[in-house]
Amino acid sequence: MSRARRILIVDDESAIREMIVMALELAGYETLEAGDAKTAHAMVVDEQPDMMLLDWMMPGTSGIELAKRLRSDPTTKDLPIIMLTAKADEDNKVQGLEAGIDDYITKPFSPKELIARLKAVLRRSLPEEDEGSISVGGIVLDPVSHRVSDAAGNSLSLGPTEFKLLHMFMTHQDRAYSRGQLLDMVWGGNVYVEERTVDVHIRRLRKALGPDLGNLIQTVRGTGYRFSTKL
Amino acid sequence: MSRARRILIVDDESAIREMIVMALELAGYETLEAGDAKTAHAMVVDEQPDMMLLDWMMPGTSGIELAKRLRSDPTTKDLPIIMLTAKADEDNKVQGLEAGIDDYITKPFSPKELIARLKAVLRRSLPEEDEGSISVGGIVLDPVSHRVSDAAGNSLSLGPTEFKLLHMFMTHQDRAYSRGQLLDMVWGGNVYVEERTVDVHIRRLRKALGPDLGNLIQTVRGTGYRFSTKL
DNA sequence: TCACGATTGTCATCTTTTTGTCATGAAAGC
DNA sequence: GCTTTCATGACAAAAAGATGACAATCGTGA
Repeated sequence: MSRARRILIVDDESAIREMIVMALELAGYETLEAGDAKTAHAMVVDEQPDMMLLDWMMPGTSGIELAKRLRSDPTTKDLPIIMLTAKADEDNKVQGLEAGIDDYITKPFSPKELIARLKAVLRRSLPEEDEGSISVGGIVLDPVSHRVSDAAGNSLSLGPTEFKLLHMFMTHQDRAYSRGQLLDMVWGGNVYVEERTVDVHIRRLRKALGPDLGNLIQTVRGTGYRFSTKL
Repeated sequence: MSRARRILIVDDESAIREMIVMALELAGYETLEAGDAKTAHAMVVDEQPDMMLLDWMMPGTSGIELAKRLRSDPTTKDLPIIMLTAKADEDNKVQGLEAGIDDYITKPFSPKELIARLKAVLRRSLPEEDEGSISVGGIVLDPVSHRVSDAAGNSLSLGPTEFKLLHMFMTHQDRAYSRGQLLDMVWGGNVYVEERTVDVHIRRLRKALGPDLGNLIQTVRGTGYRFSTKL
């Protein structure tokens, strides 16, 4: 196992922090706490946590403001952030997207949900640490440069979603996933998208890969899809 | 596909229940209804639904109270619960955390959102059969990649039903099953299918396995079929 | 800020598989 | 030699995917 992840919890209400701390430590994470944006910022720099749970509404510098600042600094811009919002608010969501928030959790939330999303976000962001490009069955995907090319070196062009989908597949080979699972893993847990939409993206990905490489993405009837070099 | 999930809807307002029932049945779920906590509790025990949609505010025993009770009983503690709340309330939040609710939906909500969350919760809570691959008498079946191959590694192609049938057989060897039992175990208990249909699928499975491996599936005259390496 | 091309999520439609039933031909039991 | 019980091949309906088209968004650069 890898070392325990350190999570920074930023909320002005200490009661809420306590609650979250308890839940996270129970789940095997290490925690850090900050009651205001300034302290939080300092902690991010000093302690370099693996991710941050950030309350939206805080006295002084708001959560969204802090997020923007962190994003603008190259040193801290890759820190995954999950926002804690009091309610699903469209405007905030838009702002959050602009600030590059990784996920939202609407209060009230259950510890289970929190852990689940946290894991999902960490899973999606950690791969950035292993800079090495992945190469499978004639496809070379480089997470760092965000490029994909075939064995001959020809660069392939795919949209953001297709890239994420392929990346997910290449790091989870020989395993059948349902459309729902793919939505969770690629789209993220808080978006409500039609399951059939997955089909369309699979098609786009296959198309982009070409008739040859496209075969690596296999349809598993009645179940979903699978990425494999076999067969 | 797997059998339909049974959802228990608990709300004191029958109008709301009707609405939810309609939405869920349209989405292919089976529904159960209860108008109060007591009835709901009995239903959970008797009918063993796959998940529960629980209204927060109810006369008598409140939803949150019911949730706590269910959580405290080992028999029912794993039942996924989605809370229906009229609004995000601070006190409720704390209580909800303690009760280990799986998700919340704030009224009013769209059927689409309801279905999406429901699916997500079911997906996360249902025991994913992530067993290792099973290997018997020269057949290798891997539930994870959803593949079947022979001893030489040649992958065999079978349809969803044949896959499930074989999986069932490989995990229950040396035992004769009647057509009715097979229908229950593979097709699911609530579908009306002619018993003779089993014969056809047995034949398809034997055919897919080839003349050699096909012998593992033996006919037990007057009774049904059996999977065995012996004889 | 506006316009234009790229990206996305949905649909409606077209294909391909899979399924459930039959009718009929073999086997087995008596 | 009959009667049951299975095995098979053929089909048509149903289900699950693959595709092409489209409108709504997003992102970017002018």
